[in-house]
Amino acid sequence: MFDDSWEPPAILLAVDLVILTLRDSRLHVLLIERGIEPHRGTLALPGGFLRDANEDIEDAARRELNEEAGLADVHLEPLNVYGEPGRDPRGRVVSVAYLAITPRLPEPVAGTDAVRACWTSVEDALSSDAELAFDHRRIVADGVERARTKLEHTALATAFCGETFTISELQQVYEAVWGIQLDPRNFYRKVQGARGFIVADGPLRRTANGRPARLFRAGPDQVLYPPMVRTAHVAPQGPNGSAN
Amino acid sequence: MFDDSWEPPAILLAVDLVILTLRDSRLHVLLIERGIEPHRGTLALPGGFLRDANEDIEDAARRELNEEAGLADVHLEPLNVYGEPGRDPRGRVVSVAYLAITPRLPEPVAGTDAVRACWTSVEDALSSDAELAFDHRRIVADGVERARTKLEHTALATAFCGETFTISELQQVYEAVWGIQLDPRNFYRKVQGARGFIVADGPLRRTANGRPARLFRAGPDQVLYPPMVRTAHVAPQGPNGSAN
DNA sequence: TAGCTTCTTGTCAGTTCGACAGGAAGTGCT
DNA sequence: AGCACTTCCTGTCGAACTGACAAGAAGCTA
Repeated sequence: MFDDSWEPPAILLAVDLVILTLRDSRLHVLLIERGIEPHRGTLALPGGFLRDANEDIEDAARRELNEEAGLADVHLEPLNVYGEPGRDPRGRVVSVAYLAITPRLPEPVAGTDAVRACWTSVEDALSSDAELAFDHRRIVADGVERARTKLEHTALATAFCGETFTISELQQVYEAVWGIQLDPRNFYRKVQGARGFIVADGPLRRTANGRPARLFRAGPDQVLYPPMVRTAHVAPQGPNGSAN
Repeated sequence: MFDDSWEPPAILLAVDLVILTLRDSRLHVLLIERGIEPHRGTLALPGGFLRDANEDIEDAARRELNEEAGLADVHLEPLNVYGEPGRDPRGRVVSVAYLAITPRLPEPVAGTDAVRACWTSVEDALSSDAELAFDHRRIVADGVERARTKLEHTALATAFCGETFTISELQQVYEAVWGIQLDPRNFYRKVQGARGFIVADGPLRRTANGRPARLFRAGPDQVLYPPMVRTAHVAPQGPNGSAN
């Protein structure tokens, strides 16, 4: 495999976080303004290096989640690895990106360590005039794409909601992440028909305007059957190429 | 983020390959018998360290694919990262696992560098009495699970076939990976109904026994619509808990 | 009580799905 | 050739599901 004199190269390991949430019925990602030099002043994903050689990678991700965003107990899953040789001027940095999903939060993220943390709509973050540090633009795009497809066949949507939620709140998640509009009546049927997706949570109620809605909580199953198929069902506005 | 005197820890980066193929109508994974010390003599996934600090991770994966399995031009996609602190006695080794899919090959893999490379049925590799080095058992399980779910909504199945294939060959892929049996007539309808999945490749023919089959090749689309939903449709043998 | 809002239950026609029958097109044997 | 056998492929039928839409239920405000 390799001769005895050869030593494998050492690299630096970082974690980056794509933290998604819903604000104002639109999908947002948390970005911070970098306070240190490579790309100082530009927007980037929260993240950082492994603290020491014994820290577990997912633990590091949760630590950064807490330090930089003040978050705990959120859905967290590995997204991908980004290790292209030239991506970081400090050396060979390999970054493990995680996807985190959180319910809508009280406000602009408290207790953060970073210079400035702000929720940015995904649309803005990915628009061509926004500048993101390193290859973070691609990481954001990958994270959003992951969320989009996982919504179809897993119960990931519930991670965007609080512990209990109404069906129309859940519908807003699908509409925001997919960028389309759905019929509330058919959505009801579908969501309730997927076994183990959501379970009723007491006949409680809520909201202030119309008829009170029933509350649900996440069900036991993660994989949805039948899946929530996303038919090209474009919103009221103009043509919107149903690209692959 | 961190004070100036602090230095991020260096780690060793490896790649591991879960190479799947179909042999004898069953899903197989390529394992090698380790020739060097940590876990010498036990079965493990092909893989190795990054060659130098400038090698791209995916390039390293393709290099190992070639060196250890004699393969090139196969489907290759990132699977996950495995970096738990105690997983390798040599130090802090973080391994990037890739999932590779290849059509059935001429024979037991030629030109390999490893002591012994052998195709093992996934069933055997994951059975409790098989011993795999490091955390490779879990990596194999993750790879198989990834293949199973990607078969549902992507054209991944075509990666198991040669450049051209018949519909029943494609069906065998689904049956082997999912471990269930499907009705050929309904499978036809479904596969042909998924736009962009497969396209006819001349009215050619093949096989030696029954009526010649039409040949197809992979179509332009990777995402399947409608998806190939996997209904619990158990094979002729006994009860088989439809677990999640 | 009327009017507004939002939630929830239905209905209906078109489509898809799973189970199954039967014809089409090769090979090999007598 | 004729027949048995194999595999491929096209159809059919009732059940289940889907998307479009109507109408009732249940709260608030005026």
